[in-house]
Amino acid sequence: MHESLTIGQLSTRSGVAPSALRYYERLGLIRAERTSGNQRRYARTELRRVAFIRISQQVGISLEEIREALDSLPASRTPSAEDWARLSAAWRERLTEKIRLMTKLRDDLDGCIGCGCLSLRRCTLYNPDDSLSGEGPGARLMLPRPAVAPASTA
Amino acid sequence: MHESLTIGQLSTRSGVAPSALRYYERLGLIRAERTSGNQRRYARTELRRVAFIRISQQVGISLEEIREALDSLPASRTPSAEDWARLSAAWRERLTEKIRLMTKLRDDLDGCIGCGCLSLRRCTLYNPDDSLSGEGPGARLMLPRPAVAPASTA
DNA sequence: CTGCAAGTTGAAGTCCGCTTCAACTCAAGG
DNA sequence: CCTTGAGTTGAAGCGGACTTCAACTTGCAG
Repeated sequence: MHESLTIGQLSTRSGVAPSALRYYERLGLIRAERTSGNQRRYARTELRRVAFIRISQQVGISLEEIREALDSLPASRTPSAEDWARLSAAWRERLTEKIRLMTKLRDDLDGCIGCGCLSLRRCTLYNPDDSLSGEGPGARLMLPRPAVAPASTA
Repeated sequence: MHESLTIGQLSTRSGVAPSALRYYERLGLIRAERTSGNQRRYARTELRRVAFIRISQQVGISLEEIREALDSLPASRTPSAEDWARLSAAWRERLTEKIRLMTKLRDDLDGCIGCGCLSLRRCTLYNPDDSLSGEGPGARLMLPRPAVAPASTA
């Protein structure tokens, strides 16, 4: 019971639904061995990957980008603490930037919407190149560069 | 040219695609008069609504919730600065909370992933009731309460 | 009055991150 | 052995936020 984990066990321990784990595997974010009967068996190190995935999602990073990051881990050996630290470092910067933008948004909210002006072009809130992107999914751009605003996906 | 705006003008001024504006209208987030020829004409006050919508989205709020908020504006008169301020105030708290959680996540990232531990249950990062929810779309819960983790949509 | 950009509609498509389903097969306790 | 719960697959569905398309109508400049 502790060489490897079944999908149910990994699910319980990570808090991620089995269906999601299979989905992650399809996308190449995690890997599993198979038993003779074709059932998945996960190495314990996959727990760390799953944790990394979930935490990264909270930073607002897409599964595709997370996959790219995970792909940069050494394939030959089990990733070390430094390997993980390296990945985390990049996220940290994005997180910091996100925090900065949200803080600015809040401050602007006080000074701008708070006063009822909210007049788009005059308003610092309405600065496209500054948008907190990567928040929602959907929406690719219709216009090449929409002139004024947060360029969708905002 | 300045009593009301065509959809193209509103789009240009707000930076929101015409298709999105029509979509917002279907959802009841904005309103438009019609010309004799059935074309939309927007009052200039709609600009403020659109701005509010886009800014709210950046705070991570769904269109449905934004609609509810906008519905609480007085229907009889043009919303005043205080009306807008009241709406913004609620958002401000959510924004502050979000900032708090992201900051915590970043700090934990330093102390936890940074060191390579990342062991889920022991880790403060893996605290479900604390998750930065409302970040992504998709994913309703499969399990009623998934035991340990960010309960999807994280 | 004509020509053409801009507007209209409903239906369908897209992307993301999963979940759900049906129809099975596997693994392990009694 | 048998039952039962856990696992397997591919295909389809969902929610959110739009975009795209086709087929057509309006509005305005020249």
